[in-house]
Amino acid sequence: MDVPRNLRRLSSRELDILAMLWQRGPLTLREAHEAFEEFGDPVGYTTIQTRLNRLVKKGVVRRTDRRPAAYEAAVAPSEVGAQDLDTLLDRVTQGRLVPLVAHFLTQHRLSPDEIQELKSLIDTAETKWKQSGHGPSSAGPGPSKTRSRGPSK
Amino acid sequence: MDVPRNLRRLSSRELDILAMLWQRGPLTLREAHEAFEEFGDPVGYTTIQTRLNRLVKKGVVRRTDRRPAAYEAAVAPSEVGAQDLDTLLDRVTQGRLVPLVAHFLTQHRLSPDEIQELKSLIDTAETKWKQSGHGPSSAGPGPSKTRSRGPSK
DNA sequence: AACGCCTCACGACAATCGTCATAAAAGGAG
DNA sequence: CTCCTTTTATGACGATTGTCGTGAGGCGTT
Repeated sequence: MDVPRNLRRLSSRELDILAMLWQRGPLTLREAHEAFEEFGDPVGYTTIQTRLNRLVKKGVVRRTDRRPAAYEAAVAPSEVGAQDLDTLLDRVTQGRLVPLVAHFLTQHRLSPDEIQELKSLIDTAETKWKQSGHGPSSAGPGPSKTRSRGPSK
Repeated sequence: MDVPRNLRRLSSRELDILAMLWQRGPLTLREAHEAFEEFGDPVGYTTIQTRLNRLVKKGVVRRTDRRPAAYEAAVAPSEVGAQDLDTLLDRVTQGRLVPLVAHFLTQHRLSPDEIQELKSLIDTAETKWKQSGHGPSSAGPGPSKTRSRGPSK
């Protein structure tokens, strides 16, 4: 992977485009422009072009040589998103997961499938915890600081 | 709350400051400058001043009249953060919670307390689901689209 | 070759961001 | 009141964002 080690900051609008590429896969400029109509605020053709170009310049999107060039995401959501998510989590909930989940649940509904997955995810985490040599101290006092220090940058 | 209805976009650096105010509470400019030393990348005094001022102008931070004026967050983390979090969730995981939690767990560890809270949160969600007149369709095919359309803007 | 129609490269532009330096204003020590 | 320190207000300046308009470059038709 020759993706920029520390990927530069992506702006909100640029992220909109990238998100679309993640979902729709490779698109030509024209396709991207049309697809974006029903994906974000419609915007001029060349505007999409510029955003796409800047994204390419930043190395997070790749462009083919084919004539009607196709643009394709060069980084996975987890590479960009995870980092941003961490940053935001850090800043907003001081790195704690619970408040986020709680918030999420006030706005969305989980499908039975998701509930299942979540449960098993948690069970796994719990098991791991016990294994790694800790006695299950029922009620620890401190509100569990998972904070990692430093607003990422 | 007379907070700007649709709060303007806050930049990353501005958010750093706001995050600090959420944690440390009201601070004078000087205090903020010092506190920021161990909170983010140290930066010039007037830089903090400018960030703080712009934050005030945007209405997300309030400044007292007292002589050494104190700056204080005027919006709750949930007001700013939740929205950003939603946007990011939407873009990166297509609005699904599970991938986020999974990712989180690869990097952090949950305390027993958190595990408990999480479990009860999920149980509640599960209960709610059943109540609202749905028969638990064990294995739905579609990967639960919770998407809300439109990258928030 | 000549003519159009796409596709793409450039460059323009205002707004915002990120960092500061400096000047003006307020307070307090003598 | 006068001088020194702390607090504020302004203004600068380059970089980035967000949106486009134009104009050059290819290519399929006639």
